[in-house]
Amino acid sequence: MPRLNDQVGELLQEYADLINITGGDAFRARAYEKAARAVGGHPEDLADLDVKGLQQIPGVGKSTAEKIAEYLATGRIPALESLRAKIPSGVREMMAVPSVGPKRALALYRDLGIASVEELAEAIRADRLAGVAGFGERSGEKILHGIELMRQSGGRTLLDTATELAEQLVEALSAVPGCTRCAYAGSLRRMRETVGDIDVLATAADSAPLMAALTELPYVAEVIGSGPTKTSVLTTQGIQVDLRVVPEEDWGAALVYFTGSKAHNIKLRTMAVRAGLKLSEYGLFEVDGDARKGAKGAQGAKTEGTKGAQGAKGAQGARTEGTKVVSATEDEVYAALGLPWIPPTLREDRGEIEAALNGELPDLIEESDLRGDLHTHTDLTDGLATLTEMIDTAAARGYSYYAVTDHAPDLVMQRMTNEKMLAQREELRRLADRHKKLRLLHGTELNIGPDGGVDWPPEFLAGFDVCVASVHSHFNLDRAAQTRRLIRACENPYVHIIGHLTTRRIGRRGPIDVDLDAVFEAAARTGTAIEINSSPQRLDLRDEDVLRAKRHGVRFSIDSDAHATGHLAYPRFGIGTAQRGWLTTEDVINAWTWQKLKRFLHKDALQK
DNA sequence: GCCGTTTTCGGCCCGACTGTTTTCAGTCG
Repeated sequence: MPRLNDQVGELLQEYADLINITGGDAFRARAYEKAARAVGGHPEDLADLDVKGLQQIPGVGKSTAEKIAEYLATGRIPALESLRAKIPSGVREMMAVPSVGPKRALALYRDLGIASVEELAEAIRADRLAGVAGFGERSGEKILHGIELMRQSGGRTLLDTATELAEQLVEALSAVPGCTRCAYAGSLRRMRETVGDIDVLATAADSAPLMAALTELPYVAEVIGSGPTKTSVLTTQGIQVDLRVVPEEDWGAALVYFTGSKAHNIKLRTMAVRAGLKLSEYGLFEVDGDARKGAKGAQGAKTEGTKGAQGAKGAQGARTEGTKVVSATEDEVYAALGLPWIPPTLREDRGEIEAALNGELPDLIEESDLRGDLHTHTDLTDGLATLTEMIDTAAARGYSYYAVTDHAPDLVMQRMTNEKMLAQREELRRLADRHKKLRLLHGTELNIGPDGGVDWPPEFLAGFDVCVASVHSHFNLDRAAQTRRLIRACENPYVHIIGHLTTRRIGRRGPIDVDLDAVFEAAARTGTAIEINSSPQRLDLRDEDVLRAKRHGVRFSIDSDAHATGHLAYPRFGIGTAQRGWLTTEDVINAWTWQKLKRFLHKDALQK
C-alpha cells in the first residue's frame, strides 16, 4: 500500500486527468495537478490534518482541502466518482501512449467507443481511425508504434544504462567541429532513479553538423523528428535522446531550462514574472508592457486579439522579444533571480528555492566524501570476485576502510557455515598489511527472518566488526508483521545497518508493505543506520523516503552491495539518491572518520 | 481551482515539433 499522501496525490491527479479529458477548464485541471504534487511531497501525514491544516499546503485551497477531508473521512470523493462514471479508466490509460493526450483520448472514445490501449491498437489495425477528426493517415501508424514501444521498454531506463549512454553521446557530440559546449541535462542530470529519455544540450553557431552527427551515430536506430534547434532519436536499446542546440551565449539559461524539473522551472519563471522578467531557454529577459501583454495573450484561450499576438510572434520573434538580462551561465541566471546556484539533484520544487532564498541550502554530500564501503560480497557466497580482488579494487578507490559482508547461513542457498566465515576472517586479518591505508572490517549480511530474528546467536555476532541485516524472503507478510520484523531487527544490538530496506527491484519487484515511519523511528532510537543501496536496480531507499527518514534523525550508509569489482563504483548512483534526499556528510556514517564510525559501530556497548 | 509587495478579479510558464489545418490545435517536456 502506498502511503496516504501518495494515494491522495494519485486521486487528485486522476481527477485532473478526467477534467482534461472531459474538456473541463484547463486551469482548474492544472490546479488539481499542482495540488496532487504538493500533497504527494508533503512531509506531514495528511491524516493528522483538518480542512484548515490541509489548506496550509501550498496549492491546496478550500475546494481541494474539502475533497481530501471527505476522502479521509469516508474513503470516497463523490466528485471524482461522478467523472469516473462518465469515462472508463482505459480512456485515461490511453493518455500514456505517446502522441495521445486528453483531447485525442476523448475523441477516440466519443467517436469510436475505444476505451483501452488494447482496443486502440485493434482499431488502428482494422483501419477504423480514418474518419475521426484530427486523425490523418500517419496518426494511426504513429500511435501504434508508440504502443509497441511502451510495451517493449516498460517506459523508463535505469540510471546506470542512461548515464553510460549519455556520456558516450556527450563525448561523440563534443568532437563535432563547431561544437563549443556539450552536456547532458534533464532528469539524468538530476539523478532521478530512472529516466524517460536523455536530454543532451550543446552550443554551436551552426546546429546542422551536430544534428547530422547525432542521427548518424551507429547506435541510433530511428530519427523521430529533426529541426534547427531540436532533434529526437531512438537508440537501438529503445531509449529516446533529445538533442538541443543553442547559441553559446544562451548556455546557462538553456541548461537551467532543460535540467528542470518542470516544477522547479515553473517556480523560477513565476519569480521572473514577478520581477518583470521572462525566463525561457534563451535567457532571462526584461519585458516591456506591450510585449508582456503579447506573451500572456498567446498563452490564453480564444479571446479576440490573441490570434494577432500569436501571429506576430513567429519563431524568430520569440527569441528576440525584450532585452536580454543574462543567459551565459547557470550562476548568472540564478543570481539574477536573487538566488545562489542550486545543485541539480535538489531541483524538484521540494523547498530548495525557499531554502536558497534563506541561505539554507544543504552542503550536499559528494562521492568524494565517502571514506569506505560497508556492504560488499566475495565469491565465498554469491559474489564473482575473490577477497583479494575486491580489497585491491577498494584500495584503488582511495577508501580508508572497507567491509566484507558475505551472506549468513539462513539464506540457505549460499551454504554459509561458521567455519567458512571464520576462515574468511582469518584470511582478511592476514591481508591487513596488504594496503597500508585501508582498514579492513570483517562483517556479514544477516537475514531478517519473518519474526525479525537474524542468523547466529549473540556470541557469534559479537565477533563481527559490522553487521548489515536485510530482508531476503517473506516479501508478502502483512504490513503489521513486516513493520514488526524490521523494528525488531533495529532493536538487535548487533545489527548496525538495515540493508535495502524495501527490497524493491526497479521495474521488476515492488517494495514490501511496511510502515516506514515506524521503522525510521526505531532506527533513530536504536542508533541503527539505514542503507542507501547504490545498485541501480535497487536504489533502496528511494530519495523521498530518505528525506522522511532524515526528519526522524536517521543515519545512513551509502553502500555498493557489490558482487563484483565493477560494482564498487555503484555509490556514484547512491550519492545521487542521497543528494536528492538532502543529505550532508553528517548524515552518512561512511563519510565519517574511522574514529567516529568506530563509536557508531559499538551500538551493543551503548545498549548494555 | 488557486492566489495576491501591482490584483479578492483576472490572471495562471513557455516554446518546439508534428500533422493535418490552409492558419493552428494537440502533444510534449
